Amino acid sequence: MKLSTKGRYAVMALADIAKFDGERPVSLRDISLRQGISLLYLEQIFSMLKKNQIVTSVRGSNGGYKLTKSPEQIKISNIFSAVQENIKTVGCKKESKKGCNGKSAKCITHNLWDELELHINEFFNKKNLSDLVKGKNENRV
Amino acid sequence: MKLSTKGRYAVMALADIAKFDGERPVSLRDISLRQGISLLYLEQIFSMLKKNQIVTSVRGSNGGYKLTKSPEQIKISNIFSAVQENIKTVGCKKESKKGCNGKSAKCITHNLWDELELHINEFFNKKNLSDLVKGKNENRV
DNA sequence: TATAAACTTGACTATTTTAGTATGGTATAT
DNA sequence: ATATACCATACTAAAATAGTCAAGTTTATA
Repeated sequence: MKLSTKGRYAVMALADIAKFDGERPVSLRDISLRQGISLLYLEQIFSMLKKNQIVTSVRGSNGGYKLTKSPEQIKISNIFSAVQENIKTVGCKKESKKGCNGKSAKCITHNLWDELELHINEFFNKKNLSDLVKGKNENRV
Repeated sequence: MKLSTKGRYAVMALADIAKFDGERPVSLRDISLRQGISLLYLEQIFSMLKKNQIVTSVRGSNGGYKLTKSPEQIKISNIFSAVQENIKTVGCKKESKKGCNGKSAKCITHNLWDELELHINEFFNKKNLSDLVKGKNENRV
């Protein structure tokens, strides 16, 4: 089980904006240089973030992206769902007729994975962008 | 982010043993039929579980596997580490010299992923096999 | 108004991981 | 004897990941 880069990069990039946000929007080029993420890949990610109203864009020279809300109001869970980084502990949920593993009933471990998902989602619901840029992280890149 | 089948199947199979355990060891064939998991794949998984002393094997006709400890003593985290289902939220830990993304310092989101890992591991440390076979799950396959 | 800097879109692809199969054994209870 | 188990290594199809490539459009500013 591992987190994909899409989710991680999205959070990193938005944290970067939260940190360097001012009058001017933050350009993807700057984020790319500071965070070491491919510019082209960032463009893909920000396209999704924009569609989901996490950021707004300013076009043209000296343009870039701005957060639509304050960092406190942007939860990690919001970011993850925007870039479709979702927690899938078990693959048997869609086939409602057949249940887990093609058996008629739910598998013995079903509740366990449900609980785990709940746990993780709670964690991401409690954390927001400002948690990342304040405090201990101030000396980070 | 999703759980691989290896970890899920290992837990399912062991829960199956915990449920049907008696005088005789439980055969992989039975587990395969009850849980709908490929026999050959189960063999691979059980090879790892045996190496890590989660189960012991009884060879020959009417042979099978038995848990080495009582279900209460077998934590989900033990099972996961045995089959190498590990939580990897971030890929930058190995390269201690370079830090995240090849930058000199830890990335701004590093603590977040660490916290998440801690959270998930705690969850798996608290849960054991007997949690799965007792109570609400009794009517499960 | 030229143009560089920035965003937009869609298609494409190499690599890695996953989720198993296939093959060919060895051991032992009955 | 032999069927029923376990053991080990190698192989592979399919999916996901982590991007790249190409070809634009838009707009601030010199």
